[in-house]
Amino acid sequence: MVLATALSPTVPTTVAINNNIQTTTHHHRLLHLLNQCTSMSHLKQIHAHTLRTTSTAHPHTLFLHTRILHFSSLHHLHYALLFFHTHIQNPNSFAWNTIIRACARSSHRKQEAILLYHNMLCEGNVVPDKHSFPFVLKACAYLFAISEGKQLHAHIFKLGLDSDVYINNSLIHLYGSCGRLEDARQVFDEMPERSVVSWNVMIESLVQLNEFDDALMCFREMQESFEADGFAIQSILRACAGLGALSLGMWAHAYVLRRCSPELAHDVLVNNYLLEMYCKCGSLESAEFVFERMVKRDVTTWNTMIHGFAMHGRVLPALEYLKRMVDSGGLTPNSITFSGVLSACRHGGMVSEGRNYFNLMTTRYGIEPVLEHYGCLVDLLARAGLIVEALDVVSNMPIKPDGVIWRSILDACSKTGVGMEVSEEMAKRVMESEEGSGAYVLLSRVYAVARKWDEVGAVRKVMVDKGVAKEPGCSSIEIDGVTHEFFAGENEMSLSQI
DNA sequence: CTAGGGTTAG
Repeated sequence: MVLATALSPTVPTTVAINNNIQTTTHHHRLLHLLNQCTSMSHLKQIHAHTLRTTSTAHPHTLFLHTRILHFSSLHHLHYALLFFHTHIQNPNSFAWNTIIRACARSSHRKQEAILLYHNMLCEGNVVPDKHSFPFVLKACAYLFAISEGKQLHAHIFKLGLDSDVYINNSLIHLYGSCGRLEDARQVFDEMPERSVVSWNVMIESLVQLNEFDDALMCFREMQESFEADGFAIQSILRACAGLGALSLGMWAHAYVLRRCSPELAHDVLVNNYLLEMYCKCGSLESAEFVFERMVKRDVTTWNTMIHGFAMHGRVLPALEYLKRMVDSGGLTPNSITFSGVLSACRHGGMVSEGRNYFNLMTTRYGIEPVLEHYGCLVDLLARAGLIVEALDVVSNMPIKPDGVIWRSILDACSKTGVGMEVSEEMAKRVMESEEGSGAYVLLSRVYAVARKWDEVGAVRKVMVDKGVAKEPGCSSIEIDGVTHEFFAGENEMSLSQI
């Protein structure tokens, strides 16, 4: 609104300032320079020149400043923020939106977008407009700032912007990424007008929260009014991967090849999702087929294949992919690559290879092992009966071991009959050192493995007395409206009704 | 000036 006034022809076009520059022409010249500006140093020159030769009273100056703000935010956000705070005296909503957008798009200053929105309200003379909200909501979605998001939603109602498609799409995205499916759904259901983005965000939200069936239902409904695009296809492929829905996945694949643009069919991201879908659905041949025809591959492409083959026990092909990846050059294996490689070794019981790859990862590639890597290595060693070496790894690792690691050692102990005393001792030590219920579960497991049922009972009693009955290591299932619990550490399957 | 991919590990 303010911007429209500033640019309207009723504004005098020949206001002269003391150095006799015809200012409107001057503003246009500066604007032209700005549009061609590519470097930060050039931008700083224009900035200095603008401050020297333009009057802040001139209605075009704010527009010019906002352009500087925009261009500098693309190169140097800190500079842009400084510029905003020191040189823009009375920002209009356009100027506010520009700086808020810059922060919302940056990787490290998202929270500043929300703060700036707050400042805009506090200044009191500017009202946020329909452009403001998508930016701030995006920042909220990233930060899981649901409480701020709710307040923004209230502001949106108050300002009568609740039928705007862009804003509603942003709201669905916010609620979806914060796990508030009911809220996302409500916005989606009640919005008066939907674009293809509305459907895509709703479907993506459902997929993210593992509501795969609902996602597919939503997708079918969408097709009554819109053509599926690349975004929708990606969500659908992930839903298929989650459900193991091979035939629908194949349909999506055919759709990509037949109905979408050639660029999309060659898109790395889309193809990576295709690989994942085929791998998760157990069709490794189709994954290979897609993989071999990909014109461009990234690290994720290779990782997906390595994991896919490892997951299905196809150990040698998985390791072969690593070799090909390294040989083809250009791409460096990362942490996830090695988690797949180690998991392949574990599946194949390849102890020395596993050790070698673990060393290769740390020494050659400088990758800091995380719990998953240690977990694979420990499990690999323990399964091979190398309990002492496995324990050695655990005691030397810089990360606190979790229940999964302990359990893999205990599993190995119970299967091989080795190291029973060690594990009992170890479980006791863990129990002494930490106050969680996990240690009790662990200890009762050790006793159960050792068939020392009296001790199992004693530990259970301590747990009940201390009120740690709701321990992890227990899963539940609802059958005919009745909840059943399965306790870890019991060899025979038992069903205890609660 | 506005909305949607942070894809891969268990």
